[in-house]
Amino acid sequence: MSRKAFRRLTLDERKRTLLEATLTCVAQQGLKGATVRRIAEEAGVTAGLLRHYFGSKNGLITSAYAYLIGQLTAEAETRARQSTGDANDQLRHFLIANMTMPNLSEEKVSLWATFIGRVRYETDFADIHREGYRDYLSLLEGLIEPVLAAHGLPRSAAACRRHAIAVNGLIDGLWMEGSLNSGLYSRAILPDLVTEACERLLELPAGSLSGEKQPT
Amino acid sequence: MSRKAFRRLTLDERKRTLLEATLTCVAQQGLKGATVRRIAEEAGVTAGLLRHYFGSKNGLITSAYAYLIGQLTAEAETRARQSTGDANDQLRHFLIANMTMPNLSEEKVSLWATFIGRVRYETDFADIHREGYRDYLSLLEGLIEPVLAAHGLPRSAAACRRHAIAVNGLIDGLWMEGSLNSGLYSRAILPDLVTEACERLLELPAGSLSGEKQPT
DNA sequence: AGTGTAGTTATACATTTGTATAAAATTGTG
DNA sequence: CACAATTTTATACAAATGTATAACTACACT
Repeated sequence: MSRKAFRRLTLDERKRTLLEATLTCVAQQGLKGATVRRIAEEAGVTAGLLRHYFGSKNGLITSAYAYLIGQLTAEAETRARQSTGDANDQLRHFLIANMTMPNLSEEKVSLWATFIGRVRYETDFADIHREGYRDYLSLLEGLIEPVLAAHGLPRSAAACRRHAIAVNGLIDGLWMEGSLNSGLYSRAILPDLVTEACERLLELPAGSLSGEKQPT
Repeated sequence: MSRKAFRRLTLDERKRTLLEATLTCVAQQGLKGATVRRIAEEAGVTAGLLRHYFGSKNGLITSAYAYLIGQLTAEAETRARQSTGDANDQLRHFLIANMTMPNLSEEKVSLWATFIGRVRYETDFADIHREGYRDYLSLLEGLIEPVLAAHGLPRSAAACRRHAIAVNGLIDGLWMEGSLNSGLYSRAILPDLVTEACERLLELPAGSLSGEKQPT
């Protein structure tokens, strides 16, 4: 009996492989199904490697959570910045990024919820959550402020913050229910729904965000 | 060595005891910490009873999820109906019920998130989620419609539905982030924030929901 | 008070899990 | 091509977990 043949990977490659295998497993069967053995199998390695790279299973899971949050925020931020348009356009793309794939996915929301469930009683998770939320809120605030400016609306720091909190709530809630997709409505309505709702939250003229700025 | 003394309870009493012990355990350490032994200890019984009443651990966890959702919706509905005021007042109380204790609690959100994480891959959980979401949405729709009517706003079935989806998203998102309370802002701002945001979402005159209708 | 019933306890058991450690194989370097 | 470094595998092990089942006991009813 010979040993299993293997290939060495760089530290970053290997870590990413393991993190993605972890997320795959958690998404499929929750934390309960994410055993070191199953994750290792998913990654095509043996169980010992997980400890080698992440110290313990907990270390791996924690890193996977941070990895996921990073992905979600980066995707939304990238889509906003990719937009070459004005402030309205950037905010619109940010909103839509959260209401379409890849962010709007049952898998992503399941992962996110599973991890959120641990924020309360595990310090590591609480730290990652707090930091991720803070980053996301700042990002959103930074997108909202120039939109208010463009429409000549009040834009004190306090006002921007309140708006960001509300809009973030709207995004989170729609993202969640939309991703889980209870079948009560089609996901396809979400991009328009969120932009229109955001216009009203910020008291922008109708069509500022949802208008036909990008004809077919 | 004598056996442990015990008291017989009615079926409903015992079930409720076990369900609440389950939620307590899940809230404290997540599903991982909610072992049959720990739950039994929390409930002051021995492990065998759980299977006796719920068939299996999975049956118990599933029932606990349904129990939680029922609690959350019932609390909000009760607070809305308790309000003796007009339609605006009822909607306001509904909103506020979700932004104050007992619904706005880290424990409740943690439980909810933990369970939501299983909706994707477990049929039982998906069913409970879908049904709970549908009920909640109908409830909200039923509160929104008369408010729109009172203000002479369009209130087609489609419009009410869209508004309910958006407002529900807002509530869910704020409820979550507010309960987890990252320390970025005080929970105390949420009742006003949600009512004002809802006014704008529904395009009501400012103060319709948040106004000083109930002087000290 | 006696008696049956089913609510409740107590114990056993196979399986799974995370961790630890030693052995082996891959790869870059001289 | 040999050697060293360290990535990766393979095996062992104690602890914990869900389930199954038999024994006991509280309580209602006669």
